[in-house]
Amino acid sequence: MIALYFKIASFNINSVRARKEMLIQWLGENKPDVVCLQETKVINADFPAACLLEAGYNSLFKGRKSYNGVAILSPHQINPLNSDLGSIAEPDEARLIAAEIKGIPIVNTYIPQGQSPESDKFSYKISWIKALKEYFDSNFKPDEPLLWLGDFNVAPEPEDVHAPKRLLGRVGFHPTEHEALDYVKSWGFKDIFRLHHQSEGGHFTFWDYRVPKALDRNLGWRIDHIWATAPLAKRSTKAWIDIEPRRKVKPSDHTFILAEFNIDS
Amino acid sequence: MIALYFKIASFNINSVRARKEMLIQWLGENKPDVVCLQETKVINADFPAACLLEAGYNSLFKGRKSYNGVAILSPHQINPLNSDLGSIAEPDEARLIAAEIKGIPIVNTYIPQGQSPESDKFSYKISWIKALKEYFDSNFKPDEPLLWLGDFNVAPEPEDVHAPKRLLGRVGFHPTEHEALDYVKSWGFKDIFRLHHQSEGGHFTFWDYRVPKALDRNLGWRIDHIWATAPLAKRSTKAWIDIEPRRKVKPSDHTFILAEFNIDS
DNA sequence: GGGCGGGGCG
DNA sequence: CGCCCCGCCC
Repeated sequence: MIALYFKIASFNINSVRARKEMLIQWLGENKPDVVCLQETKVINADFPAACLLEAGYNSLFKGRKSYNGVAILSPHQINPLNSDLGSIAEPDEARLIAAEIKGIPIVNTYIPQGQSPESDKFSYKISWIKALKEYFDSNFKPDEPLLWLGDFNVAPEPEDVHAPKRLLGRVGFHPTEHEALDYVKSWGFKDIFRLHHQSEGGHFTFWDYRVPKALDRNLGWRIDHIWATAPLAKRSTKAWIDIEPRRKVKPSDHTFILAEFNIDS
Repeated sequence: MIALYFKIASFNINSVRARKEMLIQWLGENKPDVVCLQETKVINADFPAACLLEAGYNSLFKGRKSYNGVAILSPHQINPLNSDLGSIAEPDEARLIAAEIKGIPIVNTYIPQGQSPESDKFSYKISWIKALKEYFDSNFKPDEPLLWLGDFNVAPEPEDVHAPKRLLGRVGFHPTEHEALDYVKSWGFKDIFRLHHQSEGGHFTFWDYRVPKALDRNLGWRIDHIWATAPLAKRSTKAWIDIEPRRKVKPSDHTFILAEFNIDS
């Protein structure tokens, strides 16, 4: 019997309207089973679902005007799951969407950026992250397959930023964020990229537009992630970052992170 | 001896930043000796001179933030001429630029639009037009070669608008504008396009973005012009409007008007 | 730097 | 409709 592979990806698209052509091209070239998008920046009525369907992808999306917005794309059937983080999250923020695809539950999050460690937005970010533990607890089981993908807006380890000493304490690489994320991770997640690239540095998914030549100088952050519970983690065959979309004419500030799983029964 | 042709063009580009790619493509395909641009909408520091030089064109430009802005492009040497309309014109308006190219003096104007016949801007437009007579008088001679190109924001004759009866009295086709323009024309200009298309209607250079399907329904105005003094007018071989750029993906609301002159000595 | 409005303008 | 700007956000 031949192996059955399941290829998934996460991408902060920074406007699905501005980048839908490149998205469709990428889907055609990479043929993933699932793509989780963040910062679609479009209300549901304007989500280019028809366009994506033509390209062979179903979509489940939750958007609002200007900010945030998440979506899950798949050539397979997408069965919506509970996507409500609960009381901690401001309503209609459009930062979390969940679905079951091919029997695998998938949670896609766009964690608040947090602005600066002194701001109210930072404490909101921390509460939002911690609320995820309760969300996972009420909806899933750590000993069953579960995928958590998205823009976490946190680089978990020193290898995940280009200048760990200088950046420690900055938003996105702050002890309080690490603590909050570890708290959720302890529920039962493995970092799938890190699993396949033990203590390797220099692998990033985000380069700030405002840093001159950030990509060429590789002044990036690994803040987009693919995490999974143990039963799926042990079936993961590889994980990688596709940097090419970030080299195109109109790149997002983020790029795609991918992982592949062997899901033979 | 073979004839020596001189091909000139005028184009209201409605932002040279937004349309520099199409401009460069058009220059490559049409290889004019001179192009006069209006509404470049850039300060001098941001004018894409290097870009145009790469495409084989020198440029002389005068711009301001947001509004107006004029430029003269040529593969030949561009010798600046007096570009000051005088006291009537508000300073730094960037509506007039003049140069000598291949021994021919060229004046490029972006005449004020005038808003509505009741507004102060309309009387400013009339004064501005009339001031041109004094400008031509002080700087040039009607019995010597002189080219005047630009967006005049006036359709001179009934054939120059799509609905002369309905539009008579509107800004751009108003008796007061006709009177002012005739006053300047009497200094010594010929309308080179009209010379080659006697009493032909339906030839327009501008279609309002706000009129639905204006181009398809040819609901236009001929408000961009190429005028010349007698010694040049008698050497004009043809004049035409290139409508193709207006059919492209990101058209200006105007298109190119062109003329060719035989300048054998 | 590059998305998103929103308001001014022709 | 499609430029311009500005301010907000990342």
